[in-house]
Amino acid sequence: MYGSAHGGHGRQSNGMPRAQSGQAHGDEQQTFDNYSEELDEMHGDHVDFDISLSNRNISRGNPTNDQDGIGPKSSKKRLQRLTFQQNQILQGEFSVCARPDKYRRRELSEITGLTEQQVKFWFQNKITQVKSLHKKEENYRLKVENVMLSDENKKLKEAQRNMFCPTCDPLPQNQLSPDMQTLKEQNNWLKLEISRLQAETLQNSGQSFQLDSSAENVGTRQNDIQMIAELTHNAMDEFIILSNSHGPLWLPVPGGSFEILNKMAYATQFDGKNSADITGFKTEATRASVVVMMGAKNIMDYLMDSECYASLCPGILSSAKTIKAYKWPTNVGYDGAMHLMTIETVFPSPLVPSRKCTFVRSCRELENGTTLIVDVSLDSSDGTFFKCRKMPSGVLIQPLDRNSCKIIVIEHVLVDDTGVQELYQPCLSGLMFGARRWVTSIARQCLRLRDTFDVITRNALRANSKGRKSLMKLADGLLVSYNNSIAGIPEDAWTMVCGAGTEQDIKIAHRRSHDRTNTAVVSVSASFQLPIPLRITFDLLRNNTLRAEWDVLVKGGVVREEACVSGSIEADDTVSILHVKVPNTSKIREAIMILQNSCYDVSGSFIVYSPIDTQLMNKILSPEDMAESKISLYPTGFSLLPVSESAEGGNGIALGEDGETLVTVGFQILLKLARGNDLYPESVAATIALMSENIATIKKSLINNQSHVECTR
DNA sequence: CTCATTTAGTCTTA
DNA sequence: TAAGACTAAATGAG
Repeated sequence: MYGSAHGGHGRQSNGMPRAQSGQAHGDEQQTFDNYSEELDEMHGDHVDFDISLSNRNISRGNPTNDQDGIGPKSSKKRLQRLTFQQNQILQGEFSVCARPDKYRRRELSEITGLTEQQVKFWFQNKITQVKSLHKKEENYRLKVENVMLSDENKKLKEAQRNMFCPTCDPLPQNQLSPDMQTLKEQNNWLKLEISRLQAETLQNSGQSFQLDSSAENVGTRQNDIQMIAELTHNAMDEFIILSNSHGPLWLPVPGGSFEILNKMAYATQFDGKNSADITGFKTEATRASVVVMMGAKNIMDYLMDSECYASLCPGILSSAKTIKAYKWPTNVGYDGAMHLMTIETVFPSPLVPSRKCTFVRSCRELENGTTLIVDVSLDSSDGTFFKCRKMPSGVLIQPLDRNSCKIIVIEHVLVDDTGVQELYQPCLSGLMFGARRWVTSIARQCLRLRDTFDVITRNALRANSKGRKSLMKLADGLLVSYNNSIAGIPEDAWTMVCGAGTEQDIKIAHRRSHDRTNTAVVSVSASFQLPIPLRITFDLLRNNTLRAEWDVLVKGGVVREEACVSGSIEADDTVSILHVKVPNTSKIREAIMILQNSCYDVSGSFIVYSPIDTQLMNKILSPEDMAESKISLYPTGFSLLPVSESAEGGNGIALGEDGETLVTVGFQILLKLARGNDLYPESVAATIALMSENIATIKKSLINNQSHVECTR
């Protein structure tokens, strides 16, 4: 790739191109525009670029050490910063091979114009750098694990203390605690039953609650509120039991880092409550937990405000609204708050319909500082008003220290998922809309909101924290917009053109463009299964070298990562800016940048991106532009779900490391509108062709390169 | 040669 | 502007 740039001379060997340092610094402040110029130069005369490079640098002059090529025993240690190109080339080699031999190093020194020694140093330093990054990451991981364990330890100790008094109760060792546990749970359940019965009598005695309570007198409203309070109270109790239970109520999913409700155990324990017998409804119940580096109060604020709530989970929620607040939070805290909310959850696949759900969200603070946020759908008199009902679900927030806490999410819903493609059925049992997905989303946003990322800037991209924030916002907006255009399409906004909902079917929907007349924004999406594990698929799609093979935006060009903002070094969760340079195209400076937001998790991974032109990007990153103009992007992306290899395999949830992947591709284009609100049939046909072609290319490219990435990783 | 450790110039940030 | 992070470059042990 880069090797071809080198002509045939490289005799300069030692010392000669030492001249670059001063210039490299001067450039640090440059914008992307400047960089593209630099690149132009580089590719422009690719025959002798190394000469031109050194010439250029020399001609710009370097006052300090032009002439003392080799023997700098001078007082100051010369420290030559490598130029961007040099770094690029070395970096490129490093990704292929971390330890090039002598001969390869010589080649590299010729290509880059660096000394062989410098090349050697570079690789040496790079290796140690990578090592220390890994160490750092491991440290962080251990720290979190430590926090979790000590927390659990504390809890167990407490439980032990409460369970029996060793002086008056010299009981045989292990016999006791499980008994106590069950007794306790039974006790709880009885309490719960009492309040349920109370609620029932209340309900029977009077009015049943109506969602659109348009004209009710004060008395009714009082009763309603009382009834809702009862309901949420019960839900709280159930939630507490479910979240605390280490017993048989939850079955861990091996490697999936979440648990599935044991329906049998649940039925026995909550016998009266189990309303899963509503025909046509399926139960989905999962639990997952995580430690996040954010204060409990802060998280509460996000969860209790519907707008913030939506922004906390941009990949799941397409909308969240508070319809009504029965009880406002006091200024002391959220304890006792009670809101009627409605949300729509989506998974970005054309084959998965979105879910709308209405429920009461209430909040309670326990004595030990733990906060509960519990959601439960109201019983409707006629049984079904939505396809999705929340059984007692919610979030438990347990503060660990000033700015970290442990959260446990339980998502327990009854859902009517008729009409969901068979392909997805296995994923429905807790992945696509399960607790694990909520948890990762919350953790991710917490990390991002704290603005303590490792910002790996491959060049002198200057984005201060304000710019970074707006970048993050934009990246999340991208995800939301992607999700909404592909799933959760409100029928009134989009017109479906085709897509009956079968595998390999391409779905097309369109809506009128806001900014342009006679133009439609067309959303095209399709899903297919790929015989590659989730983890590898994800890595392949993010591989910048491979990208030229399948991405229309790149098409034979070179992709370079300008900046990468991520929560961890391993970068499973990143927002990055890519720069595309297409060599030898017309002189028009195609300064395309790609903003990309990606995240890996077993419960669903995504890679969403959109081209942005350079000027706009600079505007976003420069904070003085307070206009905060709403930028409309048309995102392209992939959403990935794991599929277990053996479909029959019992519970068969794949864990990402093996098995296969369900890929959904989606993109948006602008098309001319025909008369009225329709698209031209030709353009529809062309779009379908384009999509099928795309899919074929992607499949081919990924499958061909599968092994390659597997061994380099 | 590799690896850990040190040195010192440069950049970032508060 | 000083502390701390980064990163070329150097050195010495095994």
